[in-house]
Amino acid sequence: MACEQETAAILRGAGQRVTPQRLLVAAVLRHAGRHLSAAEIAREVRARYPVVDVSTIYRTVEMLKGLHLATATDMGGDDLLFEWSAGEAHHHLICSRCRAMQVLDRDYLDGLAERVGRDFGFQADVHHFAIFGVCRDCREGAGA
Amino acid sequence: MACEQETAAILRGAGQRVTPQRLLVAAVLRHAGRHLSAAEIAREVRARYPVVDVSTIYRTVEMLKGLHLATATDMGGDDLLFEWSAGEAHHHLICSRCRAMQVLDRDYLDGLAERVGRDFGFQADVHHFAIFGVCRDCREGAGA
DNA sequence: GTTGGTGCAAATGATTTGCAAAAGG
DNA sequence: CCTTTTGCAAATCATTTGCACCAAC
Repeated sequence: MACEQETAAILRGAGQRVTPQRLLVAAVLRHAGRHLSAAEIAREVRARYPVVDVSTIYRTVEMLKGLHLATATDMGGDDLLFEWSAGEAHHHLICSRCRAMQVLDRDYLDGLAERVGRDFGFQADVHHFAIFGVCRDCREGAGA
Repeated sequence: MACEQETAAILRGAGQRVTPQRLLVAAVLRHAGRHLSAAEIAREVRARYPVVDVSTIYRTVEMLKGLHLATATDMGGDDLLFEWSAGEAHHHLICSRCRAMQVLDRDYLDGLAERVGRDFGFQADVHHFAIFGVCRDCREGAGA
């Protein structure tokens, strides 16, 4: 509710129109607290608003991305996953074997960004990284 | 030629059959010295071997990946890009605006991998990273 | 009123898959 | 021979797009 007001204000301020679909997509992402696929967002949104097409989800998320309100990440699955991007930047360690995922604090990559910026003038977007590998459990469990 | 012998030996050692298609895909990747899409690999291979289907390319690259001879990376384009993975690990800085790409030395990420391994027991695969952002030229050229 | 957003349905396009024929060991 | 690989063609499936209609402003 308060959230919706805030989202509306941001959209309006960016010269974007405020529609119920957009507010709902934003609200769903904001309160999910996790990564959602386009299909999942659609399901959640439809629970509160009858007919919303997936294409609208994609178009809306694309716009939210432009406003830096959402991020899209390939987490190794079949589809892109979207997430509300307010709050602290963070990263993910994703196990290639068991798919387990754990959050990695932003400071693990801040140094890299600084160094790359200093050395190459490259402004790295290290807001949301997916790092693949093998987790502790899988390493201890399986042989290798 | 010498390369083909070596590739054949590796395949055989892994219990994989040696076929001209596989040797060619490996050779193309090895000598490309850059990232290739499945379609590009197909084109190169067909230049030397008449009829090779894209599905064979995909199946072969998948197998090479399993043997750690090739890597697949999403570089932000429409399709996956494959690369021969022998030689020094390296990473890429990819400009989201102009698509320019520059190589980043492996040591930029080695520290991260060590730290993650120490702190979480997570064996990060930082063999081939794609870091997106804005390059110096685009930052100086355009306003932001 | 204008402009931009939405739903629908159809297109896109890379990757995958079933299967019979062909090749590897 | 027996098994794996291949080419072909068809299927998948997430994402995109054209378009007529409707909603913001």
